[in-house]
This record gives sequence, C-alpha cells and structure tokens, in this order.
Amino acid sequence: MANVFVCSGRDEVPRWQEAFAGAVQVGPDQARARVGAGDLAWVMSNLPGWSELVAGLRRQGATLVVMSYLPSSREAFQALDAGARGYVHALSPPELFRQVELVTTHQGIWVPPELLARVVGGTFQALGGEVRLQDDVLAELTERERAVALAVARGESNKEVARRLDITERTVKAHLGAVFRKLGIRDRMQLVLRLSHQSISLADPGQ
Amino acid sequence: MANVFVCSGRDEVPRWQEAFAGAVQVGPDQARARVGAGDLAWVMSNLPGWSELVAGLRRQGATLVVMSYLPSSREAFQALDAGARGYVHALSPPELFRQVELVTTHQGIWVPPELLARVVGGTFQALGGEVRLQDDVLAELTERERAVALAVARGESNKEVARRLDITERTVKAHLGAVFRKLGIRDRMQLVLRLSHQSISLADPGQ
DNA sequence: AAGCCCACTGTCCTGATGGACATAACGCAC
DNA sequence: GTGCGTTATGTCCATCAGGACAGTGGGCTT
Repeated sequence: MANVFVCSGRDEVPRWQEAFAGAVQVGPDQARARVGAGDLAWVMSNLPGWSELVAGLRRQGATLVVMSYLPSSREAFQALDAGARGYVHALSPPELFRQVELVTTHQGIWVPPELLARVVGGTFQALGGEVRLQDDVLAELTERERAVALAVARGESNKEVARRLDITERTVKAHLGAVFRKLGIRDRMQLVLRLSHQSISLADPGQ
Repeated sequence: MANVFVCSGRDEVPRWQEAFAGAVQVGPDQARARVGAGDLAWVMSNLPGWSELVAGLRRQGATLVVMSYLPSSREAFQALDAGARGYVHALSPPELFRQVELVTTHQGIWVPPELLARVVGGTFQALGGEVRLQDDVLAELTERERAVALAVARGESNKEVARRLDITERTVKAHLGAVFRKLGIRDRMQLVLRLSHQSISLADPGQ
C-alpha cells in the first residue's frame, strides 16, 4: 500500500515527507496512471476538477483523503460525497496525517473535529477530543496571558493588543513571553499554528 | 481506557469478550456511574432511551459506539446525532470490533460501508450540494510566491525559507511582499490565518 | 512576616520584518 | 523590437518582536 500525494506543480509540502517516509508526490495525470487498489491517495482540493479525480481514483480501488488549505464544511461534504474517506487541513502536523491514515485505511471516516458537527446531521454534537486538548493548552495560562494569546492568535500586533487590553506594549510582551515559555514555542507564528489547527474555533464561517 | 459494553439484562455476546479481553458488560445505570473520560462505551440500540444515554455518556467524556441488531441508515444518523463516533452491527466479528475501536479512538467516525453512502449522501443533499466556493487564494499567486507563502504559513522565518528554496533572504522578502499585496494583507500573521483557518473567531469579539 | 504568584512597567539591545527605492536577466506576446 | 510579467538581487531604513536584565504593588498561603 502506497501513500500518494496528488497536487499541482510541486506544492512543496515537506510535511508529507515528514509524515510518510515513502510518500510519492504526483500530478493529477500521473495519479490516474499509478494509483491502484489499496493505495492511499491524498488529493489537494485546489486542483481543478478534484472531486471528479477523487471519484475516479475511488473507482480504481484507492482510499481517498482530500486536503485543503481552507477547510470548510461544504467542501468536506463534497469530498465525502465524491468518495473520499477523509478530509483534512493540508498543513496539519505529521502526527495528524498518520492518524488520518490509520483511520481511513481501517474503513473509518476522518474529518476535522471542528467540522464534524456540520458534516453529520444538523445537531450533531461530537465536539470531543481535540477541543479538550485545546482547553488544556490554554488552561495552563493565566487570565491575562490567555487574553493576550488569543488576541495575538487573531493576528493582532503587540501594539493593537496593548490598546485593546489597555496596557503597555511592554506588558503585552511580558505576558506573551510567559505564553511562549509555558507552551514551549518561540514566536507568535507557532502560537497561531498551535491555536488554529486543533482550534477552539467552533466558528467555521461555512456560509 | 476501558471498553464498556452497555446492554439490557444479559445480552450475552461472548463476541465482545473475544474481541476485548478486559471488556466489561454493564446495564445503563452502572454505565452512567462508571464510564468516564477516555473510556470507549458500546451501547446497544435496543435499550430504551439509548440516544439520551449516548448523549449523557458523551458529556462524561467517553467515546461512544452504538451497536444494533438491525442497522439502518436512519438509526445510524440518530446515533451520530447523539454524539456517537461509531455505529456497527452487534454481531460483527471481533476483528471488526477492534477496527472500530481503532478508528473511533483516533478521532475517526465508523459506519458500515453499506450505509456510508446514504448517511453522507443524505447530509450532502440536504445542504444544497454543489457549491463552488474558495476559488483558491493561492491561485492568483505565481509559482515562487506560492512556495514562499506556504513555507511562511508553516511558521518558517524568511531565512529558513531562503535556505529551503536556495535563494537570498532578500528575494524571499520580495516574493512575500508580492503575496501580501495580492492578497491584501499586511503581514505573515494574516497569511497564516488565511491559509490556516480563514476567518477564525477565537472568541472574544473584543469588548 | 516571609514567600510566591500575578499583573504591570521600565530600559537596553539584537535580530527579524516589511516597505521604498533600485537593477538585471529571462521568456513570451504583439 | 518593445513591452510585460516573473524571478532574482541589491541598499537603506523604520518598525516590530522578543530576550535580558531590571522594579513595584497586590493578593494569597504558610
């Protein structure tokens, strides 16, 4: 069973290589040629006609997972409807990729926890694991540190946070430094990645 | 993490013991008492008020799987709606039980393949199906700009990107500047947010 | 009272970031 | 050939980010 990543050009996502040693990266056309029964194919949703590609590879006996840079519940439906067993953020950490592999190759379905609610049923309430994980991350922070962390995670600058919380920029830095230390990260970028992937965001615009 | 089978009286399904050595078999009442966070609870759908039981145990932090003697897509829906992560035939072979365990404890969803199409399809239809949104933020970028944008979105610094793409840090800045201009954003943080989660609302509308 | 955690602020300093000027090569279309 | 877009690079500079030193004051526990 091979892991095949289907994307346009060379999307250059070493994360895939990081997650799966023997991963192959191909274009849509090669995908149709070399993907067969038992293979696990990961298809980027920014490819033109990706859903048809997914359906096609599905008929060839492959297991499909759709990756997206902008996950939405709607696209998730489309993916599952086309025959995909999984739908995941393209920038997910390697461990998550392996988890998705595990689930999908065992007849399971995998969709991001934050989209789960919308994918199955209208009132589906399965906001489990990841959300709790998120709580734990924020739990070790103090009130102020959490406020600063969240503001920063929304893309605000130190100055903006300072204005919002009505404190000095220096104080923002102090809290932020504590956040970095406690979470074991080095800068705000890591923070956004940490907070936005397994996110609290039950928000998904979804439209 | 314990496997707990919830059923009325003594349903006597040795298959469960066969699948999981340390499996416990209890009634609905004991279930509420002893099932906690991290446990995997298997609930029979012939119990009166099983969906409320599922929802309750879900709130207690358990992972839920509903078992049925007469699986139907309607009941599957009900199960998932109540917060179950899995829905299987009660008389499935031990290997299948273990597979379901594997999937559901890894944030996956498991429903019988023959019901899959109807469960997912039905949901999809209900939401108005075919809609084309998110014509890629990345589409308007050139090859190199996209590569830089993606690397930055993974949290890499300009220097790291430069090394990775084997170009000068100055060039990275140039591409990045173009990305910012084209996407109408001001810094790398906005970029991560665009690519990571779109318009997250990490709570706090900001007093 | 002494110790600790939290919120807040200060200065100094290094390195990263992004914009505003440029220049120059290449390929492609008109 | 003349333009245009893409890639690549350069210098200069204002700002931002984050760490390394600080310090004060309040509240809580022992």
